[in-house]
Amino acid sequence: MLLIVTLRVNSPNSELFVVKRLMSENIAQPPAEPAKKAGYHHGDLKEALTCAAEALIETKGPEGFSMAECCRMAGVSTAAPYRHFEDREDLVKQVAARGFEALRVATKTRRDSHPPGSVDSIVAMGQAYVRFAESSPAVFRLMFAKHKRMDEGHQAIHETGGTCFMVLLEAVDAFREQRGLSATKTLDIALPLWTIVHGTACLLIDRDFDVVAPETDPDDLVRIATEGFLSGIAGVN
Amino acid sequence: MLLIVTLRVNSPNSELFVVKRLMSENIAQPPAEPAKKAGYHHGDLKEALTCAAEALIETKGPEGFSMAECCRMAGVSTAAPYRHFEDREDLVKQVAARGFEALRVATKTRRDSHPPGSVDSIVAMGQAYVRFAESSPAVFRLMFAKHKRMDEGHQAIHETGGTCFMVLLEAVDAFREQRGLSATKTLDIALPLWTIVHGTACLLIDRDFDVVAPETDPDDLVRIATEGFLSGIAGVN
DNA sequence: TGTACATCAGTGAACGCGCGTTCACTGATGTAC
DNA sequence: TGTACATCAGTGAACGCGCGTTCACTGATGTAC
Repeated sequence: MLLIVTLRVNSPNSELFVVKRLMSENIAQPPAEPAKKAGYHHGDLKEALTCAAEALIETKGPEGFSMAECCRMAGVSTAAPYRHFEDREDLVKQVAARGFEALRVATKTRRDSHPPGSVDSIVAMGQAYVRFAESSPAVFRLMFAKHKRMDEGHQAIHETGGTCFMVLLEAVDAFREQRGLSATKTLDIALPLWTIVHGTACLLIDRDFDVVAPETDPDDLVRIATEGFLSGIAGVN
Repeated sequence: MLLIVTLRVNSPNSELFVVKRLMSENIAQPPAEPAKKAGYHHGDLKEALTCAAEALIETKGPEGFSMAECCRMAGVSTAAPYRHFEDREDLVKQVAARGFEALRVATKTRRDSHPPGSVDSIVAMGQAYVRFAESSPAVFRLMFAKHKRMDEGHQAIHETGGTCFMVLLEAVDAFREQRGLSATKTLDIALPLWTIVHGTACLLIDRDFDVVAPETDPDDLVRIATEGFLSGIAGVN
């Protein structure tokens, strides 16, 4: 509790961060000693910096985000992050990896709220993908952007991204098996579906529909495109 | 001729730029006085800076591009661009607008190499879209990215982008009319097609296929997705 | 054709800025005995 | 339980850097007469 008050005093912009931190504390780990004294040590600076980075990236964009501002937000000196992260890139990758995990959970949850292999389950999964992009556009961009350095951190992102793709593959396999389609077709179905939702997400968050079709409803678009494609695959080919 | 030599001397990195400049001179305007003396005035600095910016953006990415480096490349002082562009953003927008014009020409050309209204014409158009992205990934990103400032320059990009979308709309209308589909469906066909090619383009240039499906051939993917969707639309609904 | 002059398109030096990262340091914490 | 000490996780000052933009300026060009 005292910790939170300290943060507020140190940086007036940190309210969102505090809320996020509280949320992730609730989910992740219940504090071992709840009545901890505020002081020299932060407690969980790595977590705090990651949350601050996430919020900042969402505000300023993946490139506009700066280490310095992140420190200001967390109320620590500019040297502090280097106890927890190799460099700026390392911190950014942490945010990206978290994004993939959130995307995986969101798509899986929506998918599983419909019968396995149903068109509805695939549509719902796609809509969840687009909604995630809509709610965290900058993090979404970051996740799928090409990263500069190739290291373990990057590998970690790849793995998290891979498990995300598994959610789609499972759904497609169920769909395919129910209709007696060859297993070799899995990617021929999964990749087009991915392009539909990824394209919708990108065009939506970059506000490109506004120019040529401002009335576009992303949920409708995903439904029309997905149903159209799946009926083309299942019915004709 | 002397002009080109001067540029080479001033900035050793400028070879690509010189090539591009020669190309666009050939296309755009034949020089009024071919044997012009090299000297204090550049001749067509606006054109030169735009080409330099294009090349730099492709090398460093839309955010890594800097005014200073652009000037170095064109062999002028850092103050010179401000005779031709309001600011950095203005120059970047010029590059984006050119990109849309190039994309419009590329997609229209490929579309018109097949019978109007045919599935092949729509597939070819989509493949041209993706190939453009592949050949100019950073400019492609820039074109569809959200821009910060809203002004006449931004309006110009919107208009060029709009004429790009017309290429697709015309193709879809021809397809639709040939099959007796209602005109109200135009957007319901065009937008899904757009998401397919835009999604493919984004995932391709961000190297996201590499992680989960490294064998992906973008031309095949566009064909499978487009044909699947169109047969779903035309055959079943 | 020659000249005076306005305008145009450059120069180069300087500005303030915020950045990422490093450094030697120091206070707080955990642990062995 | 108390103490000595190693380790951890911060501080804050400083670094060099490249950036976008502005300024007063000047050489080159075009034009009116």
